[in-house]
Amino acid sequence: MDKKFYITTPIYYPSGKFHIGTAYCEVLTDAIKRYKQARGYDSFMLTGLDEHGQKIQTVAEKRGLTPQEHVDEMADAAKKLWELMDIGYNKFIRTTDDYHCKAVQEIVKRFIDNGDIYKGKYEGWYCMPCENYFTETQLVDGKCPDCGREVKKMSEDAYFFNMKKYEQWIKDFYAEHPDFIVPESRKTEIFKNFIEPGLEDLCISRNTFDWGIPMPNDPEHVLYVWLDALTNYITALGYASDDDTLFNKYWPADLHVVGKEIIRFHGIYWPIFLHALGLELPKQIYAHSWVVMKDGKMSKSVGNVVYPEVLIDRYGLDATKYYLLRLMSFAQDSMFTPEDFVDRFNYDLANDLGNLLSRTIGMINKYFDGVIPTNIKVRTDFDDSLEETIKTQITKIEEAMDTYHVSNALVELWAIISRANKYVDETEPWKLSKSELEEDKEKLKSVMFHLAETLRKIAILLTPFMPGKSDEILKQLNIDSANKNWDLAYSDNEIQENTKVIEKGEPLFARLDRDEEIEYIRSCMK
RNA sequence: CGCGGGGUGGAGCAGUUGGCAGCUCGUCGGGCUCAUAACCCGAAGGUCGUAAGUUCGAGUCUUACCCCCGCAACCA
Repeated sequence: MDKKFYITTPIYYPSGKFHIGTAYCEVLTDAIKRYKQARGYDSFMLTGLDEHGQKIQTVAEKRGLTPQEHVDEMADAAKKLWELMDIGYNKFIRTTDDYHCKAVQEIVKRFIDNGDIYKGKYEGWYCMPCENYFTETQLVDGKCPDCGREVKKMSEDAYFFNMKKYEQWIKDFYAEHPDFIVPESRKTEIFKNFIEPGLEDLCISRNTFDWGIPMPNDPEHVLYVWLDALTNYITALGYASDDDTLFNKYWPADLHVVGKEIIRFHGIYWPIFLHALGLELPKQIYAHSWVVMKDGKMSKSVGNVVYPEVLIDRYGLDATKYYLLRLMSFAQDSMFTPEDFVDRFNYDLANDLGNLLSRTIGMINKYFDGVIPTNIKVRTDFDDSLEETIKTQITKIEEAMDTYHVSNALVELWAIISRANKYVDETEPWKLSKSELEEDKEKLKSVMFHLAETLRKIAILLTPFMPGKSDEILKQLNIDSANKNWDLAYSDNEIQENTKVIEKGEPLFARLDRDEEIEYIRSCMK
């Protein structure tokens, strides 16, 4: 068995600035990727942008730009944001990339040859000013949901993908792969709504606008959204191109991380497309939930949108990552509040983690001139208990991460930090330091050694979630951060002799003034 | 009867296969002084939305009902 892990984010639609919801999705995927990497998997993470379609064309026109100019700008902005957020993606795909367009056309040709695509009539309610079709159910009081004006029933020639042909196949597939979509509730939802009632063929082309990939057999039509977008997961690896090395190496995907709103497309159309191409299916799809606000969904019109840069600039990248990953539960929407953000920062990061490092460094300096004691001669029950707890917790972290319960993993990790703080209390090093007894002096060495060891382990375990702070912990302890192998978190004796810690380290996380910062975050919500 | 999700101590949440109801914050009381006025311990506080059922045993399964949210074929 080769240990590879191919993970993808959705390709985002660049019609506006990315908010913390998008950032969360990216951070989540990045954390899982880093975790797998730490566990020894050859990991490959894909992210990118979905740059075609009517809406992009409209937005670009409003800005007085060509669609290409607009998406170029957005792609730069996205890359800049992911760089700011230290997202370790391996490839950034844009659906306007030449290789993608060519591959998609090739895929469409295969579908046509295979008899999966036919020409028909697309019918819908059309809003002239918005130049957009809506389904009957999307209409608000029979009017355009965007502008509220009259809509007309219209029809145009269009190409369709014959989904009905694969209806039985997908039902069988789900019967055999009940865990294909997690959480289960999301699978139930699409099953009840779309699969059980019977699939409708999917309209895959339009000729009312031209910002898209032309149909290879009929350039008057451009491909419409999902066929273009979903296939990015394979075209990015070189499928249907001259060089499909990566495809052969990494496909099938091990995990598609998607937002819950697009699970339909990933849970129905995508498997069908792949099956029609005779390709293997991804192993699993995780539909994550949403960051919501007190007054509901984030929305510009309500004025409750939080942008990642705001939090990162003021509180740092790792704090922001930690907050998002800790906040969001596996299957449920979770509520962002400024109060919660500041509290988590202060309690979890500054008080528990930051202070643990600070007090440890302080004592090692005070009692041992900064050199971490090694060659420990005594051992107490406290040491046993501490080490045992850590091993138990690592297993729990792994269990949580292997099922992508990232928030739970952090809870388990923090149990180690709590345990370490308690250990300081139990062992009372300040008393040991005042004792003349030889045994107490040895005990004190042991306590400092174990605290340093614990922080080293914590640093390793933090790698997937807060890579920056993880390095910083090791740096303050003067431990080589090149050696961050996950398995070394299980080891109890990795500290080199004569390791001299920093004399006075900067606080890992400086406590925040609660009222002031809540006010600040609130003032940045738009 | 369109579909799905939620309703767990003051707040926010976790509870994977049914087995003494957990976590963080807040409150009250205590301890400690190494540390970022941080840390540790203890206590109070819950008939797990309501009602019935299955079971030796239900937050967890079944049924009905109430309330909140989301989706309904281009919103991370």
